[in-house]
Amino acid sequence: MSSQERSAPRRRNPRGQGQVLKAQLVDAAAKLLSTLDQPETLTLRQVAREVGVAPASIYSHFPDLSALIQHVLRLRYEELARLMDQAAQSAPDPLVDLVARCAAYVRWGVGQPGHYRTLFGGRMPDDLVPGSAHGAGAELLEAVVTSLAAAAEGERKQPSAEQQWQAGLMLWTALHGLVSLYNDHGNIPWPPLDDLIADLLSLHTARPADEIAALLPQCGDAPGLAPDSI
Amino acid sequence: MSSQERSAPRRRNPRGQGQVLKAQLVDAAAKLLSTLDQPETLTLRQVAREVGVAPASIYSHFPDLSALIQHVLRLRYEELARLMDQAAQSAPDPLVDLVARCAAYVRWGVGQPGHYRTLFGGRMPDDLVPGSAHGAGAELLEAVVTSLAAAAEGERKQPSAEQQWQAGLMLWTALHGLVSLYNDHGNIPWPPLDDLIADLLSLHTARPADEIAALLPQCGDAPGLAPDSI
DNA sequence: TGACATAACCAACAGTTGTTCAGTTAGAGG
DNA sequence: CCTCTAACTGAACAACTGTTGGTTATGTCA
Repeated sequence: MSSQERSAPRRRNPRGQGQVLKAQLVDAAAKLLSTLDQPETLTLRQVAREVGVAPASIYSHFPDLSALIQHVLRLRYEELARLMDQAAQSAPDPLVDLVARCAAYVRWGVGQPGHYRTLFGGRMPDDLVPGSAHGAGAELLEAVVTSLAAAAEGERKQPSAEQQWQAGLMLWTALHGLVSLYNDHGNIPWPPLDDLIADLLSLHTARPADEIAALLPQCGDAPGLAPDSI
Repeated sequence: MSSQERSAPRRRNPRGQGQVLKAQLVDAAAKLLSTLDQPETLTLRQVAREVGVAPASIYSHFPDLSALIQHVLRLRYEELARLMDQAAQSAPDPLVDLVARCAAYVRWGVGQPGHYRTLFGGRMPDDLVPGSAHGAGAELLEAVVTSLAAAAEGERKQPSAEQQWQAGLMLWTALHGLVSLYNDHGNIPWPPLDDLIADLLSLHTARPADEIAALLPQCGDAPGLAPDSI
């Protein structure tokens, strides 16, 4: 079924509008990356088939397949970062900020398993992952670290910078492990996701779980993709 | 360099010893799986080249490539399970049992990044991962759950079965996230692994970190692979 | 020594992939 | 109308994949 030939031979774009094919290619690649079980088996010809275009036409817009994939990944990465910032921007205090940020992370990852796996699940060829040069999601990690540190302000014992770093790191690993396993092993009986998020943050902030749960934004709050963008 | 032709045409095995090639194939596949960045790109011909044998010769020992990979994964999985059991078998109390078990898990995963990613990275086709049918490491998970529950015995509040399950699940996700990110993002400044393990278990058992750290078995304790098995 | 089953090979198949390059089409500007 | 060029195509390339059928070498046993 995936090898179906295109029925409509796809009208060529008008003169100045060569960019619309580029956008279509990006969308198709994103869709395929989110669909495929193994992201790195994405194929140039799959993208071409999806759009209904000759494989060679891609080379007018991207130097090669790596560039196309890298472009898609950069977009997804920026989308996640933007979502997390948006979720936290109106937080009245650091704890709410932290909760909103982490909830956005987990929900994005669970909502887009293919994209999450592509970005954070294992190593893509080094030059493909955006931010890999500066640490593969370093901005996200640092945001979590500072947010957690701010939320832990006012504890009776001031942690050192190393302790703050380690605490943030462990929070991120916990979030990542939750998303990864939740996505990849749907057959084991998972509790409701919000319970897990609340429990996880409760552990890492030393606050009671119900206090965290009360701070969790509603599911509909997170601004997602525009439905027509894919 | 990986495409080097074999120089010695490989002496054929004597009469009853057809099984030694099978073992060599398994070893070669294991080595390649642990080496490759993307496990699912393992190729029948790569294995054949590694051993120095014609691609067709593999079909005398395995019905197809999937069977070979599945066999290797099953061996690795059983190895991990055995290591965890061995590590915990002489534990005087449940907390030591839990610590030893988790430490063995993390150390095995960190010591064998390729194998860990292959087993738990969630990118292999479903039928390849052993235990996927009954929950992808369900035995390991259940061992952790019961171990954690036993270690939490004597707390002032007895948790329900659901709470025990959720707590074990979260511990496993944390362990998995730690191993995954530690393996895949070596460029970010990680604290010593034992500190992370102790801190993680401290969080999940509500015990002070130094108490946990004192229970951590020495690194040399874990019986690893025989050096010549690969 | 001869027969025979085992162990492994050789060559080929049909399919896939990324990439290149010489073309073709079509629409906008003169 | 003509021309030019952006937009795209078709065909081919070399390399790679899993898999197969037929073939050869080799050790063992009678």
